[in-house]
Parts: sequence; structure tokens; C-alpha cells
Amino acid sequence: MSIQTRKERERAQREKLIITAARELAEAEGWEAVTTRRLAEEVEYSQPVLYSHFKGKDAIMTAVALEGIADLAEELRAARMAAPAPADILAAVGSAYVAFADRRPALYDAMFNQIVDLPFATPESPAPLRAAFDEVVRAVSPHADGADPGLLAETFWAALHGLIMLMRGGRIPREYHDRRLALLLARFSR
Amino acid sequence: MSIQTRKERERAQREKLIITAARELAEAEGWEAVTTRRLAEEVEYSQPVLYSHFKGKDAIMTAVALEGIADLAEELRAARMAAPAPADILAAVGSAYVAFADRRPALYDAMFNQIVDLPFATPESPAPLRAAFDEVVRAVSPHADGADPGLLAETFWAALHGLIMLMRGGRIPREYHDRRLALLLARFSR
DNA sequence: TCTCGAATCTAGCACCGCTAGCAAGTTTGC
DNA sequence: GCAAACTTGCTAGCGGTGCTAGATTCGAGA
Repeated sequence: MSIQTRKERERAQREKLIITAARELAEAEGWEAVTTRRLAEEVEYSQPVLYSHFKGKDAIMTAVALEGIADLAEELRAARMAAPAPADILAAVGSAYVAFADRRPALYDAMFNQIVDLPFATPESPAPLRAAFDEVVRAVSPHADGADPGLLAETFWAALHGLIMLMRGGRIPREYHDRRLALLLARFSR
Repeated sequence: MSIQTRKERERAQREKLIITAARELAEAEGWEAVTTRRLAEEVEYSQPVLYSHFKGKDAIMTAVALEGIADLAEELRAARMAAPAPADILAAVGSAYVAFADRRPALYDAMFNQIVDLPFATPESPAPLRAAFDEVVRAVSPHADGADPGLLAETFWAALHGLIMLMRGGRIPREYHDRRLALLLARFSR
């Protein structure tokens, strides 16, 4: 029994190690640097070990993404709590979201841009995902003005996501970002 | 002289052939199916010929993207012209934009999601790019309400882009798309 | 201590983007 | 007319990718 549990514990630790190494490597050098060979070297195991934990590279990225979503949920929550007044929540959460994407671009990519098989927008969604989305719903709800808060949250989220992605791809200049964000917040405030 | 021009013409035709084949292959099977080997086979030349026309695969994608942007500019313009009243232009252009992205996902990807080295948002931007963006500026201008039309256009564009990308990645459900778009249009209408 | 199953590794497959170097075909100069 | 020089496209191959079959090592239980 004890031996069995020890093995399971060690296995879980190694899985965590792989996820962390993947995230750190991606954040340091981008996802194109995260190859199975490189990752295996980083965790000091051979390549096939990765496949005993994850179905493939995509599954590793999905695991990293899920960690990132938990982090984001926490940061959005903190931003809401720190808002001086209810009227400031939308701006606070919006800014926190953009700041997260800016600070951790590779992680953000895995979460919301790359193809990962996380079930979004369903009751089966992982808890961190629902928590993060719930923060957006809370932020926009006071400005719903009769509209469905969930749909408004998705729309606001999409707008933030679009700003981030277009800016990252060099489609819109970074220097006016604050003004665009202000415009967006104004349009979504009622 | 005549021989020289004939050769140049043939060469230009072949370049066009490569771009078209790349676009069609991407639209039929996605960009992951567009490998240099596959593309070379499609145009019935050997692989290295591609490199005598383009610096690399990215350059081919950039050429495809530029074609797509010209198409988009034309469709946005048509949508504006067909709008029954000035008040309908924003909705018409927004819908046309989303419809384009929906109808030609791979092309849209090359244009606005993949990394291509097109100079966006500068005076040196290719004409089709400026034309497409100008249509968005025209659409939002009546609703600027004192704000900079260029920045408002970028913000509106980003919101549309975000809706498209999140929907494509399965992050938000497709079925409520029309309602989200309506919400967005309402927020950007003044 | 020995056996057997689980865990891990080595080696390799089929593919990728890209390129060096060769073999035709074409133009140019004598 | 013919050889030299240049252009053009090819074959073959490099170093990389994700992933896996099969050999090998290791440790637990009899």
C-alpha cells in the first residue's frame, strides 16, 4: 500500500514538473522552443516519458493553459476586490486582464489562442475556467442594461482578446493601447 | 527584348500560380496541410522553385494574406454601398466582416492571426490594407462622438476579431453569435 | 535469491522547412 | 557554327519535428 502510494505521489510530482517546465520554457523562449526533446531534457527524462503522462504535446499545452486560467481567475478576483468603488470594477478587471496577457504572452497564447481541447462555456468546464469567466460576468453585470450578462461578458471578453491579439501581431500600434482600452470601457459602461 | 518580357511574364504567372495553389490548399485543408512539398507537387514544380520566388513559407503566406485583404476591402465596400441608410452602415460592415471570416477561415487566419510581415497601420501599408481599414473608419466615424475615428475603428475591429477568434477556438458558443454581434453594435452606436 | 512485470530508454519512422551542388537548357561572343 | 558562360530547375540531403516500437533495466513479491 505504502509503496504504491509513494509511486503515485512521485508520478504526480513528475507530471507537475513537466507542466511547470513546459510553462517556464514557453514563457522564456516562446512555444516554438517547446519541443518534446527539449522538454524531456529539461525534466531530465527521456522523450517517451512525456507520453506516459500526456497523450501528446497538445495535452501538455492544455495542462499549462489550465494552470494559467487559474492564475488569471485569481488576478481578476484580486482586481475586483481592490477596486475602490463598484463603478471602477469594469475598468479594474479589464486592465487586469490586459496586464496578464501582456505580462505572460506565451501562457495567454496557450489559454486563448492555441487549439486546446478544454470544454469552454459548458457546465463541465473546469472550475478555474468558470471562475475566471464569472469574474468577467460580475464586472459587466452592472452595465448590462437589460441584456444577458453572460452574452455581454463574452462580448466584452472578445473585445479585450481582440485588442490583445491584434496588438501582439503588430496589426495595431501598441502606443495607443490605453486610449483604445478607455474607448472600449466607455462603450461598455452604462 | 520580347523574349525577356515573355520570360518575365511566365515567371509572374508561375508566382501567381503558387499563391493561388497555396490559398486553395489552405482553404480546402487548412494551413497545416500547406507544406512546401505538397505545394510544389500542386504546382507541378520541385520544391526549390518555391524558394526562387519567395524567401520562405512565411512569404508565401504573406502573399496569400495580401490577396485576401484586397478581397475583404472589396466586400466591406460593397456592404457599405448596399446599406439602405447611413445608420445601417456600421451593422452592414460589421456583418460583412464577420461573414468573410466565417466563409474563408484559413484566409482570415493568414491575414489577421498568423505572423506575417506586413506593415500594418503605417503610411507604407499596402493599398488594400489601407482600403480595408478605411472602410472600418468610415463605418464607425458617425458614431465617434468626439473620439478619434482611427482609434475607434481599431477598437471596433479588435472586438469583431476577438468574437471571431474566440468562436473559432470553441471558447464561446457559436449559436449566440448573432446576439453578441447585436450587443456589440449597440454599444458602438451613438 | 529468483522471477516477473512495470518503468524507462535507445533507436528509428515519417514528416517538416530549407539548401548545396549538379545537370540540363539557353544565350552570348568569337 | 561552335564553344564558353550563364540561367534554370532538379535530385539529394541536412537538421529538425512529434511520436512510437521494441529492447532493456530495475524493483517488488514469492
